[in-house]
Amino acid sequence: MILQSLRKSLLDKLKGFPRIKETARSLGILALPPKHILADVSLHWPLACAKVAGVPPLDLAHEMASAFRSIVEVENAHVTPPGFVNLKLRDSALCANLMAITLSPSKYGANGGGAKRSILLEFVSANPTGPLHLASGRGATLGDSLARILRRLGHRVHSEYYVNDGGGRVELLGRSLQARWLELHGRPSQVPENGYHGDYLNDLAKDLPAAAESWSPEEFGKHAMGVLLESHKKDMAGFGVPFDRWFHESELYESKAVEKTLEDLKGRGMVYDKDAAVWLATTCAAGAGAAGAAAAGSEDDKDRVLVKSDGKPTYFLPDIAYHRDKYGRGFTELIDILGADHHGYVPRMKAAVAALGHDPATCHMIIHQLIHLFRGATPVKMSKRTGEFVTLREVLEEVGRDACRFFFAMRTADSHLNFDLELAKKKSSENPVYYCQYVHARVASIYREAVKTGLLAQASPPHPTPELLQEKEERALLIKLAWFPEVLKACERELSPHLLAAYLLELAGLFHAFYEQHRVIDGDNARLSQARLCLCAGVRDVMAEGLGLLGVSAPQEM
RNA sequence: GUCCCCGUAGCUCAAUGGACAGAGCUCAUGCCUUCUAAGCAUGAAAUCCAGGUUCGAUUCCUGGCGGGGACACCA
Repeated sequence: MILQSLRKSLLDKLKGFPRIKETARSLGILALPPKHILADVSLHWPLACAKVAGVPPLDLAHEMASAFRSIVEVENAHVTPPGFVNLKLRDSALCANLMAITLSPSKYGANGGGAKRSILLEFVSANPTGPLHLASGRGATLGDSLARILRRLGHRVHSEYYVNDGGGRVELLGRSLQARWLELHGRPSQVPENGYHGDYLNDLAKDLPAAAESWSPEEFGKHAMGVLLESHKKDMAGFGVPFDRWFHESELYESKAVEKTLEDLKGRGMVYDKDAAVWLATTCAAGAGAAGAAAAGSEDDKDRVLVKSDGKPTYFLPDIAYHRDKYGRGFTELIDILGADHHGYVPRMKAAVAALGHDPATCHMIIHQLIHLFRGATPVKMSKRTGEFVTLREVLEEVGRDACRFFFAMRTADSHLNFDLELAKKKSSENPVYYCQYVHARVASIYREAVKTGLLAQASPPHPTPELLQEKEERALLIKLAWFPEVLKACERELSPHLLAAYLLELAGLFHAFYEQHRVIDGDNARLSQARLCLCAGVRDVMAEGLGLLGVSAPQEM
């Protein structure tokens, strides 16, 4: 955690600089220097602060640099025009950091003193009306990796999958299945036009018991949902994505939470009647009779129906009840991970959260963009109506969990990603996950060799002599390892695991370069060998921890 | 028509408002009698257009152009 203590020391030194502290929002940000600069940590603080301080950036840089030189971790601080301060860290500090990693890898990067957040993270939440498709894999990857990272940073994170098992879907699904079942038994029937047309219903129909003869459409629907929900659970387990709870919409009806939510909103004056329906005032210019207006910054473009004119609630009311329930359980922040087709849902739900009296800023909505599927250069058309789509399970079976998760984790949620089935199936070096895993396997191999040659007694850890690590490839690795906790914090700030994936690739590149250049096990130099084994252990541990946070395995051999 | 996302190397993607824009794949040329060549080294190759804010813009703002998606008393 060398960079954390360095940051603290740097900021302490700035106390002697009037008018800077509160003005520069960049203060505290440490950066990697560009390639042509020989330094470990780069600061652009003087550039950012020069104006408010009323001092030319270069002068300010010199002042800061001289103040920073007395910091214990800092070997040297030099100024580069137009106003950067570049720090070189002491080898002893980097080595101490390495020792800390190998001593307890699982604690490295954990947030010691920071404020703890209490977060309910909801993701995937696909309707149990069909198999999970590939896009759900993206939401699952983002959500699960984020949960793991936030937990490691010390936050309380509870993960949930919301199951839409209420509303009119059950019966529609039931009528669709019933039609398939009748067809199967030679009786003419037609799947409803707006029903579910996928082949999976044929498979379901084949397995129905004889008693289905007397089933109502709703019974068909409940049966189908039960089977499909089990398949979702199986897929998520196979993808390495556990949930703390599968929250059923039906629970909200059973506990009367839906009614209570409506009463709550009515009591707050956020609801009005129009055209025989009940509406929620989600706009600032609230409709007739609504006393309250949604909080600023959370308004929708139109009001939304909560209870239809036929007396049945829309999907929206139980959704609000669900979010109310989350807050009611004591979580102070909600994160929802949603597909791109739900972007219109964001202002609506934020307005609802505000209508319930919560700060909409505590409800984070992450929208991930669609996946475009290809077979080679040919786009794969996916249509819900015809039921033609690629399932998550299909891709998992062909590509494997590790490659699939790493591939999804590498992208920001905002990117529209192209997924080439042909390429993903190749399982060759074209997939970057192997590049990272290979590091882990290589270190494991080195350790096997070290034991075999007697350099390392099986039971005893390597004797640490890391001050011998003076080669530039070694130093680069020490620095890279020091950045791991910073990367995790960046993932928290961005609510995205993709920075971690990028970091692991960079770490892997540095290790492979080191490996080619320097032999770890040298019979003529036991002390250096021990030191390098220690470095390898640090790389192995951080790689294993990082891959673990992404839900990717770290193999002993490949 | 309104709203959301994207536009960076031949391809797939990175880059908290900072320095000479990074990877991987592809292509070219080298490197295995020594800890795994799923690797390394060297080279070729990019910010859609036009304005604006800024000491500084791939990043922020406005307007184009191009691509994808959403706009129900469906969920």
